[in-house]
Amino acid sequence: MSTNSPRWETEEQQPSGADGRTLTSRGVRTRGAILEAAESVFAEHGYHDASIVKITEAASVAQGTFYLYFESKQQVFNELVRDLNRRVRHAMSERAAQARTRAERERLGFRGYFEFVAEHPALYRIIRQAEIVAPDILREHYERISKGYVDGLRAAMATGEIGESDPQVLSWILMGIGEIVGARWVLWGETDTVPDDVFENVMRFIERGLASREEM
Amino acid sequence: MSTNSPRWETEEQQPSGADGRTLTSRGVRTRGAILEAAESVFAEHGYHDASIVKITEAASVAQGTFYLYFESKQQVFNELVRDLNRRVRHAMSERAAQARTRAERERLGFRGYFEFVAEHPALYRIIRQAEIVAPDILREHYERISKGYVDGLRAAMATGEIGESDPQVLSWILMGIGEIVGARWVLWGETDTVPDDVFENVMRFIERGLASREEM
Amino acid sequence: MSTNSPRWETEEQQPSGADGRTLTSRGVRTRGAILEAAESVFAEHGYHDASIVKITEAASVAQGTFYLYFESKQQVFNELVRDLNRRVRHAMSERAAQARTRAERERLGFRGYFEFVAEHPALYRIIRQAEIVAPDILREHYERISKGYVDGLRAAMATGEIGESDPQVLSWILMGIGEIVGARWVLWGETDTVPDDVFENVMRFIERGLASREEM
Amino acid sequence: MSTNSPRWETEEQQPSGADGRTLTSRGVRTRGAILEAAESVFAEHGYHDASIVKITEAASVAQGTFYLYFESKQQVFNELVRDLNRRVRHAMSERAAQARTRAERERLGFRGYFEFVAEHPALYRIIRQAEIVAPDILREHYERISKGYVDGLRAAMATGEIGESDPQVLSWILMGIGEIVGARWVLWGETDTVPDDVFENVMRFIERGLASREEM
DNA sequence: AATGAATGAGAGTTCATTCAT
DNA sequence: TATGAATGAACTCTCATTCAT
Repeated sequence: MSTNSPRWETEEQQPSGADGRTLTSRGVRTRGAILEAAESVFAEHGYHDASIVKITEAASVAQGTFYLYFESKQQVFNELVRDLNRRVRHAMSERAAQARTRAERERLGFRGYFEFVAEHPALYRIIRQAEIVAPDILREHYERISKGYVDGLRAAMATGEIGESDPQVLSWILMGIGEIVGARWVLWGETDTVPDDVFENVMRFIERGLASREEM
Repeated sequence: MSTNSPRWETEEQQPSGADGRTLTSRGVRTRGAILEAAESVFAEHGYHDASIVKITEAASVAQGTFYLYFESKQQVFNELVRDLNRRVRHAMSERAAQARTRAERERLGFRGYFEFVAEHPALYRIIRQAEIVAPDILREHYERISKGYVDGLRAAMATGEIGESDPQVLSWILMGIGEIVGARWVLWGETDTVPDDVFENVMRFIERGLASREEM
Repeated sequence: MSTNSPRWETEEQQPSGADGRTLTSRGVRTRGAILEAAESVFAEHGYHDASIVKITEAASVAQGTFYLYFESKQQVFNELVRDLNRRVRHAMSERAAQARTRAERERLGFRGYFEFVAEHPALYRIIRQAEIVAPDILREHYERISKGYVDGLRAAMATGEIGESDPQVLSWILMGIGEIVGARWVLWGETDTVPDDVFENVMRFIERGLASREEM
Repeated sequence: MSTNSPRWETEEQQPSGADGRTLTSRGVRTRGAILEAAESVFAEHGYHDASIVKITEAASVAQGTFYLYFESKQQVFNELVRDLNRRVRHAMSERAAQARTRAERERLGFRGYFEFVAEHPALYRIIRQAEIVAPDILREHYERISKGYVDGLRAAMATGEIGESDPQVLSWILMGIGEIVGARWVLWGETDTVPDDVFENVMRFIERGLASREEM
């Protein structure tokens, strides 16, 4: 079984101004500074209390500058969620690519996920606000991660490594587990990563849950 | 094994005015009307777009009246989340109490949960905003539900019905699954409940995941 | 010929809040203060430089109070133009009603018009901005005054007092004359009314212009 | 009586940079492009909504370039009004120059005026904003046209072709008529010129109004 | 001569909260 | 107990203008 093709990976995009124009290098830098500032301000204060003033102050630019690069507060939020989605999928793929077996792959994917959340707690806090602020973008986010799981699960079912089951449902289960465990032990916990024993418990649960009947 | 004691059930509270004074029956009625109005307005518009004007209009009282019963918008939100927590635990307990076996208990608890979400989608949408708006209340919410699971899981481990594992971790896994499946199939789906086949897939996954090694 | 029925007269309206609710006497007073302030601020600074801050400061109320009584800056402007229209027609009708002959009627109508402009120069300056800011309301304004003239002209043609001509065209001519003379001698001039000799020149021109051929 | 000397005609000016420096031919071209763009943008959006961005985009130059040729938005507006004034007087003179009699001269002047408005409705809309935006320039505009009329009227009075009257007052009356008729039938009407019957009605009114007593 | 990124004051508007009645 | 007018700070966003390149 081929285990080294990235499962959640995706394409890149190229930054432009609020009106779609291409940017000079100075512009790219400024845009990046605003995006970074927005990331941390959204994470700290939440969407609504993250004012343009706070964001531009954090980016050390004037208020008006914000609107040279983004159409609105909403748009920069959407972009951040999409960005987060790309990065988290990249983190998972990169880790999973090192796996030698199917089971290892799942483990490494989750590890990658938890590491990402641990490294970008701020950024990850953002997504939990999207339900109200940008529901479409949020579903897009879940769908994309789900798709990465579905592809892997389907392949593993084909080889009999895991039991037959609806891969769609399984993919959402896995996301649900990842999300709440990430929230509980990384975002809210005092630890800066998921403790090993917790991780082992989680993975054991998942492996049993996925197991084919014969294995049981 | 005793299966009929409610696992998630909890205590009630007694309404009072914003300054803690006890209420006349008229006051109790007004307070209730505002709370109800707040529930639907928060659910429809989200915390920030739910203005006091909208709430008081929906409750058919003057703006000032709101502050006779609640200290702030934040406080009424907190109260709603706590209320929601009580109700969802009640729904789960009530269902689970009908179970005859441990496994059935899990199934019925989940059924109860999904039914509650299905019946109060509006209300349930509220909780997903609490992460930022009232993080402490949100964790309290999760901890309470978690505790209900932990008690049951511990008992089941003692009798060997399920494998040994950290019940804390398992409880969060179960919550994570419940939440995302509820969101995906009830809140965002067109169906007004979790479809049977999805439910079966979920429960099979959970039962295997929880199984004791000997069973496998 | 009946000359004592008001030709430009019209109906009154009853003030209400921005959301249509009826007002207490305190509310009526506040609303009036804002309207009055808006009138003078619009007149002095023009629509665009008349900020809500300036208006509310002039009315000695807080900024938010403005929005209790008016939906927007645009709406209060529209209301002022409509109000102006009602008042100017009232002023003309009132004067014209004292006339004993057709010719006197024209004279008195114009007098009334010039007096009104002289007494409310501020208010009258407003209308000249409406072309861009509220074109529909402006046309409504002209149409209503025009109608007042047309009725009178048609009656005078029927009795042969003035020559046959398209009353629509004549009414616009009369408005054009009134407007520019009012602007030139009252708004921009140092005099606070149209000087007698100018008035006589204007009226002579109009009377000849309207005269029936036989008279010539 | 001499009828062929242009009555409203005037002098030209020579374009220069914002700081008064003389321009290269490239500069002259750029300046012209901006002026032209400003004309159409002001006409379409009105003074305040005509942003420098819109103007420079329409002229296909960078924002900064605007300030190489004009000191401010206000200044370019002033220049446009003055330009419009020159052009409308030119149009009237050109037409009037073809007249053989005094009466024809009036008719042709008006025709020229209406044709100009019809051909440049956009441009003419600009002037109606000047009342607030550039009152001095507007009065200058009126004074100059008035002067053209006064000269002609005085000459006609001298020869007895029209009755004795204050030529200043008459000139303003004529402007008032021209302006409102132009607005009503060209700017707001669906027709793209003043209809013949309207024109005839207007001219008949004017001719009677101007007539000397003996003629009547 | 031309660019376009950057500025920052100020715009209209909203809304949680207070308080006189 | 209930009202609703009033507040004013804070919000998002615009735009004339400047200036380093």
